Amino acid sequence: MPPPGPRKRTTVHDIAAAAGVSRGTVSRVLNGGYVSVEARAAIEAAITTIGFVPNTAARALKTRRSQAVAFVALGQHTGSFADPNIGAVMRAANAVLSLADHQMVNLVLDSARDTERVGRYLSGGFVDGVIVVSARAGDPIIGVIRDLRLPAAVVGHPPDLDGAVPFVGIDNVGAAHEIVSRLLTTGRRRVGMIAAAQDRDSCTDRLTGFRSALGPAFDERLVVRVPEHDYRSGVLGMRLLLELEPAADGVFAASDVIAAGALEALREAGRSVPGDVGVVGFDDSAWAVWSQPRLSTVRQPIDEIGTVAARLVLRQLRGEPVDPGGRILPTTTVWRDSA
Amino acid sequence: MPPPGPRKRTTVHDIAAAAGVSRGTVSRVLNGGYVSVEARAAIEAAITTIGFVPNTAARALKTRRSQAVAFVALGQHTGSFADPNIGAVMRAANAVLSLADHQMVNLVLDSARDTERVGRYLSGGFVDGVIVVSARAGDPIIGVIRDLRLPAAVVGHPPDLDGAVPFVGIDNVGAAHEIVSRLLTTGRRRVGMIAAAQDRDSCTDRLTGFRSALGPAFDERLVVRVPEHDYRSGVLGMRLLLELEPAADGVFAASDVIAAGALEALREAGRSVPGDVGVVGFDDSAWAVWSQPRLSTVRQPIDEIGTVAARLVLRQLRGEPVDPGGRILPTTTVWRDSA
DNA sequence: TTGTAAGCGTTATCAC
DNA sequence: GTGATAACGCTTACAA
Repeated sequence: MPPPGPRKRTTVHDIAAAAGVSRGTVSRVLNGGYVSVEARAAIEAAITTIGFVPNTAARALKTRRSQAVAFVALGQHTGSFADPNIGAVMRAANAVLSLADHQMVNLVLDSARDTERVGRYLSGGFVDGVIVVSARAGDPIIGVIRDLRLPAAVVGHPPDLDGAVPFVGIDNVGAAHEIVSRLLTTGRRRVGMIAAAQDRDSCTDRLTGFRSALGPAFDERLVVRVPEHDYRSGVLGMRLLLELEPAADGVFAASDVIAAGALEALREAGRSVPGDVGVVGFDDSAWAVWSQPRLSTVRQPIDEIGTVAARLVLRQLRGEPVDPGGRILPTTTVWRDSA
Repeated sequence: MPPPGPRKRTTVHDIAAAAGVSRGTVSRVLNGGYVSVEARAAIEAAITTIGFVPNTAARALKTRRSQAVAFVALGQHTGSFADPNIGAVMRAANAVLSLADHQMVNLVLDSARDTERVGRYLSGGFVDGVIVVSARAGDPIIGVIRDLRLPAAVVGHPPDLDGAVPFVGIDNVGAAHEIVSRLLTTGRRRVGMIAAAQDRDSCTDRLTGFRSALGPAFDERLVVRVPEHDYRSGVLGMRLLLELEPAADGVFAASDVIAAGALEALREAGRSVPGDVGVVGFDDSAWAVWSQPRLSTVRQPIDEIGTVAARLVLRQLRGEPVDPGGRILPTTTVWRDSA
């Protein structure tokens, strides 16, 4: 058992000495350049004998490439990373980055202190690019990225991006419009909405789509606002809606988890779904198929969103030009049993 | 609007030139050493005029300190980061690290390719330490950490740690034993268990506690195994258990989410809870209070686990000695309505 | 093919 | 107090 304390790191220098060659040659076998068979053999022998772990940080300093991309999920102290949508985007992005041999590093942003430190981290040369998820209007991190000219991609589209950063997302307005219209074709007369997390552009957009689908029938009083996307909020939101309008016969929930909660509240209230009340959700998450009845909802191409975001960053890293505008990916309305 | 392409970075060198001082002096104002008021003024003026973002990667190379700590959540392609427990540990750890001005970086480990790359990343000087969550026995990443002598802390306690890395966790055996014993005092005769994710030590330990609580009454056939900790698995597990033993009057679910699914299956089957069947869970997560009836369960000090893990790493970074053994944190049995 | 040497951007150790 | 100067560990022209 070797003695405690930080063991001296073996460097390219040491390997060179042990193999009787120059540091340059060692570096060449590490990266792949012209090198004789005997030199390569000697170096590889030295490496296995005395051990060697390259210092990628030093390499990054020299090459100005860290081969790392940050994935920043904004969202105040609540579970940003716990959000299944974000988790899925993350995994899809990682898959793409991984194939390109880039390390994805997730940064959590809980406090103002975090924001500042993450800003320094992003500008400090530890990452080559960044993917930002669920930013809100005016998020300072966007400013940092823009000033730094850091290759970036934003998931969603906070209104103040003004063409500086490419983004990828879905047409929340259109998707909401479509599913609510479809709900209306089932003959519903008094349709409400449970809206959540109004500080996110995605949710205000869904409200906009809801309003446009209803047209003149839109009634502001049937829009219930809840703070979070969670089951509990769905239950409470639906209870409130039933109190405001006992005759409600349709509900658009801002997400599936909210819709699942709404189903619970409807069950409590003794209303049948879809008999008395038609319910539609958003996301086509696991909730949609677990719920009883299964939810009619909007499917987001969540994997593709992550994939596209990652590709957008990689493309910039390769120096290829990217259109600074947005990629709007298509959604599909999935009709099941809840409406 | 400045021209496209990577703008030249301004360095300490540039600032020194602009302020008419040496680089050493600039470095001193950046880090806090003796420097005259006029020099400091000139430098700060230069910084605000021509702009300057320090390259922390270069600093890391020189100081051998990156001020970053990795948080690695193992767990094959499933939602590791989406697991609410892990998310909570992560946030608690981040809070502690943040206060110590360290950047926490989360690394996802989905594939073999990821494992190798993360190993390189950890050894490359990008992080000073690492927190590992939910490792399984024989996870190669543990070997990497040990060989590297990287300051580390493990959450949970994979059996092959052999005192090389400090860990923090709970007494899963004891906690399971206690809650199952309590369940038995309500007069249950045929008690089963829905066990999940058997490749994690935490879950095999819960099974061990279950077995010891039942003693001679333990019946291997009443242990149903499901692959994941999710609602669906709970539903399926309970259905299976009822099929195997229609007379079952008690269930220990390996986690609250499983228990919630079990409640659903019991409802389907027309069994009352806790009347016909007593149900207990584990974690005291949000599921426990949302469920109907609310779950009796085991509360893990999840925040403290994250806090302790972070402190363990920070202490090593400060060069203070840490006992390589484990910290076993106390759990509490929370008795509610489901049993 | 290989060695030499010049950095990458920073901090630390000296004298002055 | 401050300015040279030498690293940190690596890559990469350029020569040889």
